Parts: sequence; C-alpha cells; structure tokens
Amino acid sequence: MNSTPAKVRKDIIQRPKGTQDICGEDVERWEYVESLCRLQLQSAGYQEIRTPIFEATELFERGVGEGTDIVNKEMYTFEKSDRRLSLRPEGTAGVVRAFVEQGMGRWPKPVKLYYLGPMFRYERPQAGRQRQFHQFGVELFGLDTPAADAEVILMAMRMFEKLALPNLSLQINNIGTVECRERFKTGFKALLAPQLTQLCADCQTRYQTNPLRMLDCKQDSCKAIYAQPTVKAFLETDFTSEDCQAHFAELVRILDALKVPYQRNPYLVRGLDYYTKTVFEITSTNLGAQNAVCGGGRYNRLVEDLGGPETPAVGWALGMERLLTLVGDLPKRTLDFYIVHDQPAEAFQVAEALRASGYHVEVDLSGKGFGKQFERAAKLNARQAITIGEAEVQNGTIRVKHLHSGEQQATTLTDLLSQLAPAKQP
RNA sequence: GCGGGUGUCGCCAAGCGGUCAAGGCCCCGGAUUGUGGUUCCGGUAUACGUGGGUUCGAUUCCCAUCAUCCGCCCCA
Repeated sequence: MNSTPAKVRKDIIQRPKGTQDICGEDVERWEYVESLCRLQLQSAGYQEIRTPIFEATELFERGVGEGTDIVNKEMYTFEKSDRRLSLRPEGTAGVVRAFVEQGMGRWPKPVKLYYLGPMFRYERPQAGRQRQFHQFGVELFGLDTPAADAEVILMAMRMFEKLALPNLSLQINNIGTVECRERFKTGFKALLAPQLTQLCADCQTRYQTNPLRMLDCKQDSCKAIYAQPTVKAFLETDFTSEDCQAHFAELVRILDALKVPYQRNPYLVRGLDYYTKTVFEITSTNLGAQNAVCGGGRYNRLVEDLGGPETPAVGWALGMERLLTLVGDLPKRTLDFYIVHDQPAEAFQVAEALRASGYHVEVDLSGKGFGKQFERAAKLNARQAITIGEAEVQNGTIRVKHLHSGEQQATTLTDLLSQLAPAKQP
C-alpha cells in the first residue's frame, strides 16, 4: 500500500552487543529442540523449575566461586536500594537457592529438576559465545549414587542421539571430594615442584592459587609436563579416595553396559568451583574454539554451602546456541489448509472445525482477490485450499483443492471432516 | 581486556578514485477484479555503517569510531 522506506539510520537502536533476535525459521528450530529436550526429561520424571533471571550477587559469589572468571569479570551486576543484584551467569546457583528456600530437602528424594532460559556473561562475543545465551540444564538432588550420575549423563546423550548431533565426544573424570582435593594439592605440588620453573607464567600462578586448574592449561610445554607417566598415574588413581574411585568405577560400568561411548580424561577439571567426584563434558569438533555443548558434574557440597541441608547433587547444563549449530535441517512444517474466501464468518467456522480435528489451518485475512489468496496459499506451501465464496455459502458447500495435483471438488464441511478424521486426531 | 578479518537495499552480491550505485532473491503492484505454484511487465537505496581527512573529485585511499565475525583468555 504505502511505501515507507524510513531511512532514519541515525535513530536506529541496535540490540546490545552479544545478543540475538531469534525469529523466522530460527525460532522454529529453537522450539523444536526445546520441546524435544523437555520431553526427554519429563519422560524420566524431571520437573521444570523457573527461577529469577537475577539474584543476589552474593549467591553467585558463594555458589559459583569467588575464584572463577565468571564472578570475577563476567557478571552483569547492578545496585538497587542497597541491594547488589546480578543477572544470572549460570543456572545451578539459582536452582540450588530455590531448593533451599522452598524446602525441597523435605521433598521425596531424589528431586529431579530441569530448567531452560537465558544466562548472561559479559565476555567478548565469538563463535559459540554470546553475552546473552541460553542454557537447558538438569539438576538431581538428594542422591550420591553412581546411578544418579549415570542417569543425568544418559539423559543428555540420548537427547543428542535423537537430535543426531555429529562428532560428539563424552569426556568424564573423577576429581574427588574436598578432602581428595587437599591430597591433590599437596601431592601435585610436590610432584611438580622440581619442574616449576619450566611452567608457563599462568601455571606458576595457579600453582599457588588453584593447582587443579593447571591441568587445563593450553600451553604445549605445560601439557607435556602434565602428560608424564608419573603425573598421569597420580591424576588417575593416587589422589582420590577409595570411595571416590569405587563410585567412578561403578559409573563407568553402567555407561559401558548402556553402550554409551565415553573417554576418561584425567585433565578435565571444569572451571566452576563447586564440583566433586564426577565431572564430564560433551564436546563436538563441529563447533570451533568453543567446543563444549554440555558440561556438568556432581556437587555434593553446594547445597550446604548455600545454607541448606546436607544434600548431594549432580547436574549439567547445555548451551542452546551451540546445540542449535549442531542440529541439522528440520522437516518443514506443513500447512494443511489455507482458506480462500470473501466470507470471513464462514471461513473462520470452517477453520475452527478443522483445527479442532488437529489440523494446521490459516485463514486469509487480506481481503484481496481469490487469485492473490491462492498465491499466498501456494507461497505458504499449503497442502489444500478451501474456497468459500458467496455461491458456496448459499448452497452450503465448500470447494476443496489439492494444491499439488490441482484437483478440486465441491463438498461439505461435514463430509470433509468425516473423511479426514481417521487420518489425524489432535 | 588483547590480536586479526569484514561493513554497498530485508538477504546474497558487483563496482575498488571520475554520471556508479549492476545483478539475483525476497517484498509490492499489474497482465489475471472466484483459483495459485510457470511466465511476462513494472516498483522499491536523496546513496555505499558513522564521523573526520587526503583529492579538482571518493562507495572506492587514510584515520577514528561503531557494529559484526574469527582467535586468545574462559566457558555453555
């Protein structure tokens, strides 16, 4: 009708850096993947939990860890009447807070939850990393069994199989309890002390502050040092307790029995402070530098650390954006009927009757000529068009046309419905 | 926070100092005011991210800035 170029470029407001508008075909992919994830978890008795998008900053400081990059430099923090608040940089802390606040410690165990939503991290955007991104996560509270670990891992792996993700690798590791970690620190530091000067500057710092993190150093020179047989043996068997090793052995046994392929990676430590015993990560070589689709592990102390009852837990989170880049093309959504008409009331009645039978129906709203309306029907790739004009209204019929074959016939709504009903039910 | 690439219509994309703003897709209108998907015709950028500079002259060169992409760090 009217052409409004509106070239007021200077006044255009852009979305903030590192954020995304999700629309068009993209949003259909999102919805598809989201619902598949939900169904997978629901079918195993997990229940959704929706927590606030912002929380007290202290929650993340205590929950995620003061030493992590996430709380040190990546949080969106703001103040409102003396309260320090932050946009959630990850999901677990908020869920644990809710667990404690809602008294879920008294719910029948285990408490199995999943969540889905945006997370925020102030980082330089790049492939597979944005400032607002979305995670789908799972948390299982109240059990310290290898079976619990196995179940959450299985959930992720089966979901990814259904989505046919390419080139996946599941890496798992056992990093032990807090006590094991103490043994690790002293043992590892003693082991590395003679070679300390050969390590990179970062590792020399980590040697003092957080030796565990030395293991995921990317420097080849450091990697070589950590790959020495004595070091490797120490990582795999020496520092974790018998209990932790038994736990891990049982987890591995279950995964083997289920034919879930995995790789033990003794250097996998993960960047968050709260993990204990089992940690794992699912990566794909199709992703680029940020190659982790899903990461998680056991966190047996976090609930307590956040003021709750002693409650073991295990969970993971996956990055929706990264997941989506791995998901192939989806089958095209089909439109069953497009209603071409100049009789809106009757058109809507027919549409509603068909929708009630589970069909996907669109009614023309343009009021343009039938030619234009058919054009639209073809553009939307509708299977059939139903024409309702004055003549049809008068003799109580509708005209149904198959748009692929071009065949058309007059019939009545009742006949059409009885013909279709067996084929498709809501 | 650091390093590199890119920036011409909604999308893809030519032009790389002198009537220069091709072309394709999409969209809109018409041929076709009750029947589409094919075809044909027509329409849509006061202008080349923004601001400076060099030049007689810049979309084409330089600088800055913004955005975006890729990498480092770290993570999903």
